[in-house]
Amino acid sequence: MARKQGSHSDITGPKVREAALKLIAQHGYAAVSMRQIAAEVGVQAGALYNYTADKQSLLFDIVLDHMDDLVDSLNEVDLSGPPWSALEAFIRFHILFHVPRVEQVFISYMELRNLDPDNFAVIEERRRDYEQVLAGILMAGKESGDFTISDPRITSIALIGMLTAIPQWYREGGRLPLSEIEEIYWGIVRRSVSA
Amino acid sequence: MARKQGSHSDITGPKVREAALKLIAQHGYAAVSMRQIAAEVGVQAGALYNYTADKQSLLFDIVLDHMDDLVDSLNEVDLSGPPWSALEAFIRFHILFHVPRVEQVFISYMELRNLDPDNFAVIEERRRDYEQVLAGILMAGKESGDFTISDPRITSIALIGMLTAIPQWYREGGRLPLSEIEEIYWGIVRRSVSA
DNA sequence: TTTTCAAATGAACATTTGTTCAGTTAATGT
DNA sequence: ACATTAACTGAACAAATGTTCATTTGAAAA
Repeated sequence: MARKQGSHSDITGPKVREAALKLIAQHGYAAVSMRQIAAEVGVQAGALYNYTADKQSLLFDIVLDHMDDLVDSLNEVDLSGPPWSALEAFIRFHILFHVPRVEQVFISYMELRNLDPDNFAVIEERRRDYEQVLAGILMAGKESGDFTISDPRITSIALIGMLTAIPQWYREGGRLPLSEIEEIYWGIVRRSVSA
Repeated sequence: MARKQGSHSDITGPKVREAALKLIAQHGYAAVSMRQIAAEVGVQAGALYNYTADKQSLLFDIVLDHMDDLVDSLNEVDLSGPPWSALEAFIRFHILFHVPRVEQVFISYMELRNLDPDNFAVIEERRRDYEQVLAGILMAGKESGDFTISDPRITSIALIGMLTAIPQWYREGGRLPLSEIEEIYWGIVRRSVSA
């Protein structure tokens, strides 16, 4: 049977993306089959190709959407203040953005090597841009004498690596509320660039 | 043809493990086939089963060897001193241990979900033990008043996450020598737990 | 030289893979 | 009531998967 009630493309389309997100985050891109995704949606495998060109596009779309979302959201953060307030704004934004997006974060960091070279290049560029926003803040703070930093580029990578790992262990309703986590991490970052 | 020269089991065995390490690190466990590994070794797929029970064992052995190596090596580090020297010893050890083991680190952190539940449990235990060594040092330093730390457990995870990401971007012959990286990271960690 | 046997081959197996497509279904526009 | 067509099915495809095993090879022991 087909088209049981209403026009389904508006419903099935998102469902496909959600199922792909969930299953790829859970088992990994290579370990998930199109038939598994279809089953999760409640449809036959062939129907997926009404919503994606191929399996690779499913992965690429997830990662690209995530990176675009990240960059767009960051653009709405006010980083124009002095180094200390810019750094604090960036760090708090980064944490709050990443925590509710466990699945996207997982995929965007673990499945990069399963992207076709062309697709990988696109993502890599986005990521470098994001890293350099933080590197820029650190650089400015170093030159103004506010921060104690040996190497802004490396410090940037180090801090992002630390922060991005949060959703890998944070669970809602765990020992500590998110606001507390935010404070703890901001404390670590603040001290790490203090004299 | 078989057994071209000399006894091969001593040669082919390690070769199989090396090929698996290289290829799984490069493409991921699920994306690598037994035939690819066999080709890398220079042998037919069937021959691999003289050296491994199945594909899963190949992955488990890599991760388990790595974790055992990590724990054994840590046991040879003197952490009996005061908090500051214990922390410094731990951090420097962690960096020096992980950097030359890019492939193992990659696999040990990205392929955990491809381990069978029983195998996963074994590895997870090893990892928690390791994390708690650092957490213990942080705890001691917090109680003695040496360190400024809100939450030793979270700080432990945060620092390890930061440090373990190093081999993902560090390349020999890059902009900075390893000794410099070591100093930069130690500086970050030292300040992050300072008043 | 002949025997032995570890080590590897290569074919076979049952599944599973991503993808295509002719055909079916039913909600919508007329 | 009818025609249209978006949405989906279900079968088919060649290729690839992990694994097994009877067979062959050739270096070493007798």
